Amino acid sequence: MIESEIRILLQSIAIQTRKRYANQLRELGLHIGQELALSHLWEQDGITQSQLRLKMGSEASTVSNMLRKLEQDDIIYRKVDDADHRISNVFLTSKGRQLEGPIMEIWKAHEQVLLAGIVPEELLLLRRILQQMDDNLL
Amino acid sequence: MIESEIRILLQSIAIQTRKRYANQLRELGLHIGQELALSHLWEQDGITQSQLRLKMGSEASTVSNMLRKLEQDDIIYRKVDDADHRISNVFLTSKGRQLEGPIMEIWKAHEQVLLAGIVPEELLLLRRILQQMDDNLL
DNA sequence: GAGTTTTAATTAGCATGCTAACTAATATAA
DNA sequence: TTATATTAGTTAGCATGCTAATTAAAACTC
Repeated sequence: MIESEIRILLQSIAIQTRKRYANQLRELGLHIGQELALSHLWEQDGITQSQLRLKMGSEASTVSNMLRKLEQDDIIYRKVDDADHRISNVFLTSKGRQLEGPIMEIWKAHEQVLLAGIVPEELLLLRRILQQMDDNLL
Repeated sequence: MIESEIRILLQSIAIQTRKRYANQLRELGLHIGQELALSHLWEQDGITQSQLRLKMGSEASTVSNMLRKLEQDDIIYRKVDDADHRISNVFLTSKGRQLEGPIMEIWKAHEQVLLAGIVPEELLLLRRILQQMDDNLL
């Protein structure tokens, strides 16, 4: 069944990708998953934990724990909102901002490895199909 | 950049897929990742832990811990090799064998959701491209 | 205004998954 | 044969990521 083969290939790609990321992020002193949180903070610094959790597609507790580690490592800091004391806003430290370049390098290098030998027309079609699949899962 | 968009879409699909699996596997009393181990055991019951670890693409410790849980839950059991006492062979219990149907159902249902609206010619091309990507990561 | 509900975030507990360090058994080499 | 190296698997320690239960603050409802 071609559908099963596609499912299995996607799974394999996800596992391999995760491993490569983990190895490369370790050299930056980061753990897998943290780069996703950071990417949203580069996009929008000072976001709330709730907004971050929605963007990451993670649970509140996951974000809470991850931010605690990132805070310990001086990569982010949190500031309780003056008007609403339930809310924490998350900010990058300078150390956190400096990680943007290296992480983007990891992503770029990964894209080049992953997509080697795939011609531009195929990339366009691939993007369209993946977009459809992503929409299907919502 | 189309390459980045593809990377991000793949990441999103992987995260959503993982979540869906996790929710459905929980109803079977399983944790995410365990279904991968079981799938290799359906394929070849009595495999060694080392062989299983290679098929899964995981570390020895990961497999060791996972099998301990699966053994506690009476889904698999292990038998030390008579000739080489370092080696453990892994076997499915009847409970483990009975999980094959339900897990395949989960996969099939997932394939239908994931690939809805994608025509057969696109599936063929998609498989070819994913195969290329998977090879690229080895 | 007092009581209830909702929202934001944390904590506890668990399993995956990793690395590093270890034990035990087998294989190899001197 | 004895010493060394390799192989198989386990354990400890850590972070992600989840659910369930909890705390605290704000928003509603009567």
